[in-house]
Order: sequence, then C-alpha cells, then structure tokens
Amino acid sequence: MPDAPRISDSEWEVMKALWDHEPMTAVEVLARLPHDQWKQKTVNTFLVRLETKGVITSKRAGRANVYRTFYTEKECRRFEGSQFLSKVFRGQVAPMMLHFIENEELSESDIDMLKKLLDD
Amino acid sequence: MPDAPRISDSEWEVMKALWDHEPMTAVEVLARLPHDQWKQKTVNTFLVRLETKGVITSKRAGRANVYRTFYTEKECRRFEGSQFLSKVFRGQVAPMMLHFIENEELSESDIDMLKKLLDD
DNA sequence: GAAAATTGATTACAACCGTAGTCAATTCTG
DNA sequence: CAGAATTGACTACGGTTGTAATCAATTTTC
Repeated sequence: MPDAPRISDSEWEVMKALWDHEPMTAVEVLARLPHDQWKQKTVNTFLVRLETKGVITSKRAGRANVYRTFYTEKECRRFEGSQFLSKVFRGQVAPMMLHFIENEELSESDIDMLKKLLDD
Repeated sequence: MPDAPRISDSEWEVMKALWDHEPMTAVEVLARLPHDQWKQKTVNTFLVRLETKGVITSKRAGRANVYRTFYTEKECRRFEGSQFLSKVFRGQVAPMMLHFIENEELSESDIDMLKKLLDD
C-alpha cells in the first residue's frame, strides 16, 4: 500500500461517514453528517478534493456521482497514528500509552481487555 | 489553563527544541534542530508565529530575543491527544490503545510497565 | 570611522483548508 | 414543452502553513 496523502480534520469527518455507509452520493454523505454543520456544497468540495488526493474514487451513476473510499479506515489510522506518535510523543510508544491511560477515561472492561491484549 | 491554539507539525518541532533547552535565542533554537532541514529565517518565522499565537513568549536580551514556552509539553500533549482521539478513533479510547499495541513495537519492559499501570 | 556581519521586523508567496457561491446541463413536473 | 429543481463543475476567498528573502538597525572588525 502506497503512502496515503494527508487527510485534514474536516476531510476525516467525510471519510468516516463514507467508511460507515459507502458507496454513497454527495447527497447521501451530507445526510450522514451533522446537518447543522455541513452544507451540501461544502461536502461536494471535500469529495472532489479527496478524489483528487486519491483517497476516494467516484463513478457516475445516472446524474449523480457515487463515491467509494480507496483506503480503509485501518490504513488511514496507521498513517495518522504513526504521524501523531512521532510528532507529539517523539516516537516513544510507552510514554504515549501512559499518557492516554492517565488522561482518558478507561472503563473496567477496557482495562481488563487491554491487560489481556498485552499478554501475547 | 485556557485552550491552547493549534500547533502545526513544523511548529511542534520548534516547540520540542524549546521545551528541551529553554530559554533560547532564535540562533540557539536553530542549533537544536536538524541543520539540513531548517534555515535560520524559517526558524525566526516560526518563533514569531508561535508568539503571536500565545504559545511562547519572548524578552529582549541585548540584541537578541530570548524565547520561552508558555504551555508545557504535557499540556500540549493533552490538547493534541484528545484532538487525535476524537478525529481518528471517534473518541473511543480502547480501540485506539488496541491499535497502538498492534501497530507499534512495544518492548517486554514496556508491556510490563503498562500492565502495572493498568492495575490501579 | 567605514565596511562587514548580525539579527529582528517586515514582506512574499504558493499550497492547503474551511466554507461556500455561481454557472450550466439535465431532469422532473405540471 | 416551459418553468422549476437537481446536481456536478468551476470559481472564490480569507486564513494557515511551509519556506524563506529583503530591509533596516545595531554591533563588530579592520
């Protein structure tokens, strides 16, 4: 898999909507986003940009374009995750994990799950 | 503590240099950054911008400005961390932790440390 | 003291980002 | 079929980011 292009904050919102219900038209994507925060034209612009970046693809179906993601959410999380790790935690995994354990709410079951995970 | 402004990728590099050795002049900051990737004037621009954003402060000392961070690295990690969590992992901590356990190299001692950490 | 070096302040500029509006073609609707 | 609605394509525009260059004042060096 080639390196994924950078995906901006707002582009991520569109991507998450697409991953959840692809393939979709621009109108359908809007319907999946918080309605008061997004205008149809804005969604359109982002879809065009994402396609230009090669992160999604489109196919004409009747009068509308139907969009599909090109990278999986997992893949994008890998790119963004290692980016974040090196930028904010200087590439040091353990301090980062520690940070999240200290700063984010973990339920009992989360903790149990993670402890099990760490056992392999 | 008020909300920290957004700090861009390159700005983070400057901030990390500053946190490690503050206070510093612009020339000293450059000396702490990879020399082939940074020009003095570029460093200057970033320092000015960071001060405008209120993330660092400066005081004139002789002919040079001496810079100091205003937010700690810990604070900035909190902002950036929760931003990342909600953007990339939809705010779900456990899946994020799982992701990093699966995708980043954790040493034996890292794992032991984390398991201990999870025990409280 | 005049030329050279240092260094902050100001200015530049293209690409990316967020947020849409306008134009134009196609498709309904009555 | 003529007006209305839909929808993609193209255009807009100010703010941020990365990357510096120029201008100007001050200091150092012959």
